[in-house]
Amino acid sequence: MWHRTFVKGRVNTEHLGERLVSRGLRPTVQREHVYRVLLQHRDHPTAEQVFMRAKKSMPEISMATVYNCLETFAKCGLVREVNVDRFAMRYCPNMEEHWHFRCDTCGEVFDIDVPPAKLRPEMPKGFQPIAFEISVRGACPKCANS
Amino acid sequence: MWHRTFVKGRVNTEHLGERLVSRGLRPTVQREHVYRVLLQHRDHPTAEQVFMRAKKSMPEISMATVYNCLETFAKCGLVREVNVDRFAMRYCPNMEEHWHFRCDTCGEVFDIDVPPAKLRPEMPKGFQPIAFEISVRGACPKCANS
DNA sequence: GTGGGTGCAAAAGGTTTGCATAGTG
DNA sequence: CACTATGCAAACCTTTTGCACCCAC
Repeated sequence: MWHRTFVKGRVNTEHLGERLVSRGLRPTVQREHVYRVLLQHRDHPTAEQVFMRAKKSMPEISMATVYNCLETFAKCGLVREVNVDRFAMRYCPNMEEHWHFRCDTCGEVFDIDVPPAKLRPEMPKGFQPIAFEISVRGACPKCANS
Repeated sequence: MWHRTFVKGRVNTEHLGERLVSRGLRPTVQREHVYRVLLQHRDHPTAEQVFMRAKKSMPEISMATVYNCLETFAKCGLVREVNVDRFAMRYCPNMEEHWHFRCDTCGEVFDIDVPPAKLRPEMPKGFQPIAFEISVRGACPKCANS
C-alpha cells in the first residue's frame, strides 16, 4: 500500500544521452537507464523503487549507482526531490510547476496542477528563493470513500 | 551548522497539563516537559535536539519517550511535523498558518509569515485536504551575502 | 593515461519496536 | 486494578561511504 504512486503518463525517452551531455554529465549507460526508468513512469518513486525497476533490464546495477544518479540529476535540474513524509525521499521527473498531494491513508502521492497565476509567495527582505515545494496531505478520492 | 534553527520568541508555558488533558492525553511529567521544551524555543528542532534539551532538567528521559511524545502531539494537533530536507524530521509548535524557508547553505529553517488572504489552493474534485505544507528553499539573508 | 563513475559491502543516521517496569486514572 | 506510558536495547530502514575496478574522454 505504502510507496505505490499514481501513474500519470509516458513521455518521449529518446536522445537521453544528449540530454545528459547538455547538462554537463557523462552519458554513462547507467545514467541513461536510470533516467529512462524515471521518465517511463512519471510517478514519484523512492530510490528503492527506481532500483527495482532499473534492475529488470540491467541486473548488475547497484543501489549506490542509483543514489549517485539521482543525486546528480537533482543537482543539475533533471529531477526534483520530493519530501512528503517520514519515509523515503521520492524523485519526480516532472520539472513543470506543480504541487503534491499525499494521502494519509494509502500513502500515495499525486500531482496537483497549479491553477494559472497562482502562488509564488513573496519572501521577506534578504531571502533568495530557489525552489518552492507545496505539498498537501489529506484523503485521496479513493480513500475518502471508505 | 546543520540542524540549528532560528529562534523566534517565547510563549506562555503555564497550564501545560491542562492543555494535554483537554486534548485527551494523560498529563505525564515527561509529556509536559517535552511540550515545555518545544514551546520555550519555538524553532524547528529535530527529535534529537528535543531530547538533548529535555535531558538538561530531566536526565532520565529516553529517546523513545521523546519520539512517543512527539508522535502523540502531532496526532492530536499540538505540533506540526516538518519535512524540509533529507535529514531528520523537525517539530514545530507554531500551529498558526505559516510557511517554512530552508537555507540550502546553512540548513537553518525559518518561519515565513503568510501574507493575508494568500494561498489555500483549490484541490481537484474528490481530494480532501487536511493540512498544507509550503516550504521554500534557497539562500537565507546571511548566506546570500557570502 | 587520468579522472570520474560503478559495484560491493560495511557503516552511519534516524526511527521504531519488544519487553519489563513504573505511573496514572 | 487495569491500562497506558516509560526506559532500555536491539532491530530496522534509508542513505552514505570507502575502496578497488572500469570506462569515457
